Amino acid sequence: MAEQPASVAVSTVIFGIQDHGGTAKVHLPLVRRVREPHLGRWALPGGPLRPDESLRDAARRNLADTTGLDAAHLEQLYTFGAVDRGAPDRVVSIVYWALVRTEVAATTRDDPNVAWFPVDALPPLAFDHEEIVGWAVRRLKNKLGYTQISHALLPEEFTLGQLREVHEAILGRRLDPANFRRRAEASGTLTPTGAHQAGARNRPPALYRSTVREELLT
Amino acid sequence: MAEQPASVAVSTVIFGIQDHGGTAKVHLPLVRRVREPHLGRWALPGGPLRPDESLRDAARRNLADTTGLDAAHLEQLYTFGAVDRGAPDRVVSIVYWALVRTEVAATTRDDPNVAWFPVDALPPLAFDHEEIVGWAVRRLKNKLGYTQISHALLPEEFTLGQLREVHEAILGRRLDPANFRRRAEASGTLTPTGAHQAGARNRPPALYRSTVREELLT
DNA sequence: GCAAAAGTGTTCTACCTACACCCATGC
DNA sequence: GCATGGGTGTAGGTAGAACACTTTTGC
Repeated sequence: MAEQPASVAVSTVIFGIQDHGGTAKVHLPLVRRVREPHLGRWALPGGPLRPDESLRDAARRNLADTTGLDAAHLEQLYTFGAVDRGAPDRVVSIVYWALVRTEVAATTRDDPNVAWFPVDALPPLAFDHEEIVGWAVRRLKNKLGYTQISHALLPEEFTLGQLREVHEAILGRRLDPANFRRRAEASGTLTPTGAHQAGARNRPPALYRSTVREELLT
Repeated sequence: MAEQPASVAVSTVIFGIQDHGGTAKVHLPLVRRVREPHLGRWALPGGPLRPDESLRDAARRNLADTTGLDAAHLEQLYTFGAVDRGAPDRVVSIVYWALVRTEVAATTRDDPNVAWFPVDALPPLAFDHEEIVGWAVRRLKNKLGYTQISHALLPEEFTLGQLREVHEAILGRRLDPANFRRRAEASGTLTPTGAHQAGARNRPPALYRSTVREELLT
């Protein structure tokens, strides 16, 4: 291994749905920096690439390390490598983005230096991480339109209302429930479990299970 | 700069249209390796990232270095960083893809270690470059559907017939000329120059100029 | 005239949008 | 009963696919 002009890091933008005053909102976990530069600022989970791990494994690792979570979807986003990205040495960051299920997101382990923020109200971030989050959000919105990626943000079983709420949270606008239902059913990726979710003061909605295979979400 | 577990390289998949037995075909330039490993094999143009250049500049540079060409479109493709990619040391490759205009592609400078090949008849490639070309081709096909990226493969002025040939070459199937014309015109990114291309033994087609701005092709 | 590609018109279908309306539950 | 979301039906608009047909050139 020779002396290099740049070091390699892997960071991950993690999305999860959380309740925020009665409505579902897209959130992401950030890590407070405990070292210079940008000490005390919030940053994306990440760190140097290890010699024996693939890029994807590195992303999964810093996801697990910082949040204790497992990803329902994990995919490379983009590589950021401008000459000056705010660190003293040159760093090339391969950024991944991940989706975690709400049931899982609720189990994040307690760490004062890790916190979830709504994407539309982030604190100032370290380095160029605001730009990176912007890319990730755009990608998420796009992919929502031509894949069933949204299923990865929900528990194993969910109602079409919940699925629609996820879409509304990501797109930032209300969707017609009737049309949304038809599109979802027509995708052929949902199986009704037969069960219904009781408890609410309305007609109990049917529960569905996703049959999308992760490999087909490219 | 510290000792690193991986070195950083930038490679570029360059696409151009060339005539191949009367019909337009997608071609790409390869470089014959003059060093081990994979000595003598064909490979994508690429090389180590320099400390003072951005990733994009590196891609543009190895495009110019190997072919003398200028890109009409240049965009990051993907980053390949598996632990063993066929080189003795670990290399993380940030791969770009580029489109060059046919008029420009014709001026490639003479170098016995550089040659253009049709994408559907490539020689065996070094490292994991076959997989990389596969990614690039898929991206090209996809982007054809929702952007005006194909304009970047043609000269400044072109006929709708030529544009259609480019699409047919990329998609590998014939397209209905009538429907293609309507779609192209409806895109609002073509201005007729007023001139027509004479010489063929048919009705002389109108010449168009693209008004797409490179920034909008994301 | 004939071949060949340019260019126009028409029809069919699929899908999306908007919106009216009924259904089943908790209170 | 009434409010609330679940779920169905239906009509209009738009875009693409298929294909018939006219136009303009070179030979």
